[in-house]
Amino acid sequence: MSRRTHAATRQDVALRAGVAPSTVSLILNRTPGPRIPDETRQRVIAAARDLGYQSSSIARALVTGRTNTIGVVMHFVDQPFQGYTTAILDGFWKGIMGRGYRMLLALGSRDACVGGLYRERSVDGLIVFAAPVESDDDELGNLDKAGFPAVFVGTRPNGIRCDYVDIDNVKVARQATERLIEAGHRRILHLAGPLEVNSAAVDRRKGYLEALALAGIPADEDLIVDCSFNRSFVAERLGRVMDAGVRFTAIFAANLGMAQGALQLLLARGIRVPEEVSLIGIDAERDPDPTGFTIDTYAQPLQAIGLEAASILRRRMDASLAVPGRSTFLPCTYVPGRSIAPPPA
Amino acid sequence: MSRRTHAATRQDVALRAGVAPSTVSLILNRTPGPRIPDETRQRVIAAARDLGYQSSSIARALVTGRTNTIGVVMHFVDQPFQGYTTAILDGFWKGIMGRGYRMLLALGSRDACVGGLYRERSVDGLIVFAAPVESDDDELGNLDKAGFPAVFVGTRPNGIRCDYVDIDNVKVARQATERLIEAGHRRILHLAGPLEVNSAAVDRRKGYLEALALAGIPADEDLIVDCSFNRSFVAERLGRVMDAGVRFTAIFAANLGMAQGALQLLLARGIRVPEEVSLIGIDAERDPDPTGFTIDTYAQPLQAIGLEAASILRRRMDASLAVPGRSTFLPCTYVPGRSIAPPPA
DNA sequence: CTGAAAGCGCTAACAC
DNA sequence: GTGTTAGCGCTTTCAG
Repeated sequence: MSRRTHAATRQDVALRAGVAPSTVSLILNRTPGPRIPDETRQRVIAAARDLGYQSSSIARALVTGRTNTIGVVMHFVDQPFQGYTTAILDGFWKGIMGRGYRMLLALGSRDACVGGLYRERSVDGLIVFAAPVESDDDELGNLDKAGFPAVFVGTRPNGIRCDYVDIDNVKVARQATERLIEAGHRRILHLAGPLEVNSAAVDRRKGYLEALALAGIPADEDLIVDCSFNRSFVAERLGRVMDAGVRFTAIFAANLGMAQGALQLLLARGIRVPEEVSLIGIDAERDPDPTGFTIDTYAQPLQAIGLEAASILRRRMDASLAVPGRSTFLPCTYVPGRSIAPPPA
Repeated sequence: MSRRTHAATRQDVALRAGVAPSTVSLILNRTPGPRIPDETRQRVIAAARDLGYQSSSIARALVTGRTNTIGVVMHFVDQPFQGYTTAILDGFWKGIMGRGYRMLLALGSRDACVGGLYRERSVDGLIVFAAPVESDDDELGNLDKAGFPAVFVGTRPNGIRCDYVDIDNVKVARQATERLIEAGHRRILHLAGPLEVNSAAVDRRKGYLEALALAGIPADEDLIVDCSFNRSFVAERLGRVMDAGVRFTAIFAANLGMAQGALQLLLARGIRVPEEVSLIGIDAERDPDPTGFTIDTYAQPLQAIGLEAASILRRRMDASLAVPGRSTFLPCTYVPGRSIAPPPA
């Protein structure tokens, strides 16, 4: 029962203005219905201002059944995703900003976070961000069954009907690979993300394979190297592949961190880019290289993804307007660099 | 009044288990007092599990007067702070994680955010992150007067007694400058942050000036260039200074983004680093350069800063244990690079 | 046009 | 040991 602070309540305002508590709500909530004398209205507003009164979000939530809060669930993974995360968060924010929504952030295990926010009724809707595709329990399934508004971003969970916003990973991977093929490459190595847990990684590999198939180039398992989106895995894993004598003239990296790791390794081994090996990646964040050398990439519209996810969620929360279970794909942009050339003769 | 979902309530559990509602609370909250027969306890727990019941955070907050939520207020500025932001957020999270706290994120105008979260009683405490030092209204002063738990990170607001966690900006700037002085430099240019709105920028300039003074080097206003922590301002502003014929043999950049911008500009103008100009920065985030060239920096313990801020806030919320108004400084680490050499003869 | 009254779902003190 | 009760601060009918 220990109240922490003694903030002004509606009661206090009512007393000071000499009206009933409900009148205070009526005026402060600008309910259109009954017209209240301007004199009374001013008195109440003045009283509220003097007391620094603002209605308790908690009490309001209890009575209205809406928290005006969206939950954002994310895994705070390390390095490779930093810029990614912030840009998308910023997009979420821009998508709800000025519409009276707040944003409750939960980092960590997806099921725990989702379960916590949803079961405890702390949020009106949920954005689930880049979560692993598989899970132990079925919180996500419950979400769907309960018709709880949720939008997935960056990873589409397995076997669950849901709203999903992302780039078209298959397509962009195909396009990136095709750029290398068009430059004349046939032995193209793919640095993949964590194929077991990340649908984007899987889709990008798929796009890579599609491009090969379309060009009539046979796929080679040896040319697919899982570095789990992790820049520092590249040195070890790609290094091992190269030591084993696998030959290639180009690399398609599923993200820019791995592309940069590859560049570093190649340069360290005295292999020139792009003269001996060409390189293309998919961008999380554009970090211009001080030396002016840039890697060719496809850039993701991160902020737009966040914004779109938030808009879809808002529509779902407001009136169940949108049909759930739709995927929305946002287009990537090709950002030319200096890392692609024809293969050496 | 329109309830959105029909989640199970305490009532439902009570009915299903054949006990009174309050007994459900008693058991589920593990109140130590009265010992309840194991048989009843199991029945209630089973009923709760079957119904997927979890107590409403809103109702609980209303009655206990605690939301178990901390508010994090931040400006989502663009590029230069991306890694900074994420690492510190991660620290906040680690500092409250597993203690039943949630994190409510508010991006945008400091006063609006603080006012919103605090006045609406949505949070038990507040972390205010890298906010501009000045503000129009006095939300921050109100916070202090009301004894509301708040911790400031990254920027100490003007004229307000508050808990403050950061690196020791003056000291680290002095150390960085001293490294250049020890290498033999006397004409040291300082790329400053936004001096009008950011206390870290001011403190870093102060440390720079201290180092000069200690070494008996006269300060030169021409050598202080405000690039507002913004990498892309460097080309324009530093470029103009160089065009004006200002001479220097070393640069101390108040953050790494500006240091990278300077490196880029110098290289573009055919000036060799470190042979002709030495360079040192303060780190937001270590982003290894693909080419292997690294700038000397002092790295900030970002996650530790976040963690410490959260711990202090927790102590203040739990029992007003800590004395408010204390500054906590966390140490930076020198990360050697290849960008410092003696000045050209 | 204004005030009184009924809850929202829960905790905690207090009876039974 | 268990159930009853009184609010927490607010929105929202519904009377006056």
